[in-house]
Formats: sequence, C-alpha cells, structure tokens
Amino acid sequence: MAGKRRLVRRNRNGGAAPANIDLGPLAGWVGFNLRMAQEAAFQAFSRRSQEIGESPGRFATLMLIGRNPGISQTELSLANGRDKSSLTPVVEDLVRRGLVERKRMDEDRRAYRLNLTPAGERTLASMVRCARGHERVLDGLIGARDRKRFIDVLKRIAAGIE
Amino acid sequence: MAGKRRLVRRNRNGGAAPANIDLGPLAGWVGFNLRMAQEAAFQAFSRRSQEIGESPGRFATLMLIGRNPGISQTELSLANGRDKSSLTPVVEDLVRRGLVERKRMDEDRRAYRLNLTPAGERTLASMVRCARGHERVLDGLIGARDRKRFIDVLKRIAAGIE
DNA sequence: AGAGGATCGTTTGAGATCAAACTATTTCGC
DNA sequence: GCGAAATAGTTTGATCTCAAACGATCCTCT
Repeated sequence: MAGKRRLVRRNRNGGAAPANIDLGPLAGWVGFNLRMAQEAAFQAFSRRSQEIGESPGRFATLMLIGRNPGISQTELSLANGRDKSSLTPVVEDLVRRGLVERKRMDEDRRAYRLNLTPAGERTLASMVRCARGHERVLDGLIGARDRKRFIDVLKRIAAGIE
Repeated sequence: MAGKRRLVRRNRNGGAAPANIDLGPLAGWVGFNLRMAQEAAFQAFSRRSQEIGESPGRFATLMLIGRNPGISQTELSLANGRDKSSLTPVVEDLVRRGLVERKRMDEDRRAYRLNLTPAGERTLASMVRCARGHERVLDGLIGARDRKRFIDVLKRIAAGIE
C-alpha cells in the first residue's frame, strides 16, 4: 500500500502525533485532547491573523472594548481570561497605534475607560472577517450537527471549574 | 433583588467572564470558547498537580516515554505537540531528578533514547492517579452522554487543521 | 475627618514556549 | 569515497503569561 510509511506530520508541528506512537491513556483523556485541539486551532488562527498583520492576542481585546465601550482594564482582563498585568503592554501597544483611546474615569481616578477609535473599529472589522474564515474551517471539522452542543460543553468547562 | 450586583468572578480568574460583559460574536465562536475551556481546565489541573509537587507539563512527557521506551526527543516533541527546543530543559530536568534515563543511540549517534527509571515509573503512576481525579471532574461537567462525541470532535480539530 | 483595608493599574521576576541559527552526525548522489 | 543536503539536539533571542509586590486612589467605619 502506497501511504503506509507516511507520517501524519503537518507543516509545523501543529497537528497530530506521528502515527506509530502509543499515547496510552492520554488518547482518551479530555485534558490532553483539549490542549492539542486548542493549540492546533490557535496555530491556524495565528497564521491567518498574520496575513492581516495582527497578533492573535489583540483580537478578543479589541472585540471586548468595541462591545463594551468604557470598559476598565480589570473588567477586560477578567472577560478575556488573562491576568490584568498581562494587559498593560497590550493596551499600551493599542493606544500607541491609535486603535484604542484611554481616559481616566472621573468617578474613580485609579481606573481607565477604554474605547475604540475609528481606526480601531476598522481594524476590528477586518479581524472579524479574518476570524469568520477561521470559524468556517472549524465548523467544517466539527460538523453543523455537533456545533452547538460542542460549544455548550466548552462553556460548561470554562464556567464550571473551581 | 439581593444578588443583582454580584459578579461571577471566580477565585482566580480561571472562570467565566463577569456577568454584565457583552462578548459579542466571541460568545458563539469555537476558537474563543476552546481557549477559555482549555485554560480553565489547565489551571485546575495545574493546581491539582501542584499538590503532588509536579509541573503539569511533565505529565504527557513522562507518559509518552513510559509508553514508548527508547523514543527520541524529536518523536516525543511531535507526539506532545511542542517544539523540540522546548524539550531540552524538560528532559534535562527529568534526567537530573533521576526519572528518565538518556542514552545515545548506537545506530544514530546524534539521537538519544529516552526511558523511564523505576523512580520515573513511580512518579508517572502517581501522576496518573492525579490526572484521573481531574478527568472525573471534567467528565462531570461534560456528561457521560456527550463525552465520546466531544473527544472525537477535539481529535478532528487537532488532526484536521492544516 | 482620619485610619485601615480594598481595588486599579504597573512593575518586576520567573517560567514556558517558539523560531531561527548553530554543531554534530548521518544519508544521498555522483 | 566524498561533498552536499538532511536530521538530532542545543543555544539564543523574543514573546507571552502569571504571580507577587507596589503606589495611588477609593471606600468603610468610627
């Protein structure tokens, strides 16, 4: 048979394991498969967002600011699932590039209000197009029938772990 | 109403977004939910493996060596979904702690063969107990009915992305 | 009003990871 | 055989992340 010795190896190692490796119990564990799927999806999205010259991490940040004008950095970090200290250089970069505007709150002068600038809105729009392409690929892998249930399970895991 | 202003905030930010934040399209996207679920699960596993004094990253590494005696570092990095250069300090640490044994291959003296020592076997066994506890929690969130299908979808994503 | 504690954002230090350059060996082509 | 290309593992430099410590500001309680 022609393809017998071919490894499954992908371009970069953003894919599955080589064919002849025994994963043992890992193969049946949710944690391991969750990690492998997430990292493969992230790599793909990373390549895709490179095409529009953006870092994948900026993505949710811009979306959350756009959807929640005046949000503070702490709220943003919670919604985004990152530590607030990780956000400092990100916001700095977005402000520097003129995509986000930052103002001290009047009623609490420790905190900032974040808003998109018009340029930020435009960048977000192009990111959304990019992400939709990515989602179409994922949808194709998941299948329309399983999609809703799959996302529900992911939400349960994200919300349910203490 | 009593609970109106209460945030959903978890202990650390390993949980869901605050209640009153609009996620916009993110809420329905696979990529975002996959990331949030993976990171929540990883945090939980991280805390759990801290209890037995091990780093969560060592886990799959030891399992793969145990299941595939004599595996090389490159094969291991592929199976584990990490760059081979990330593996260098990990293997170094495992060897130093006497959990893994490393020998040059006779037939290819660039490569190493990795094997577990008896101490490595014991450590792996205790890690497996730890991981089973974690998996039970995840199973409870996923539900027995969806479990198999969920893992299949994850595998499709990990394998299917170019 | 004032003291003590909480909270916002930043800084700092540590760790994990990747990608590219490097060394040493091996394999391939002639 | 021998030189060129490929491969195994390491080193180096960059990025991202968290956690703890910190200054500034706010809130609570008296």
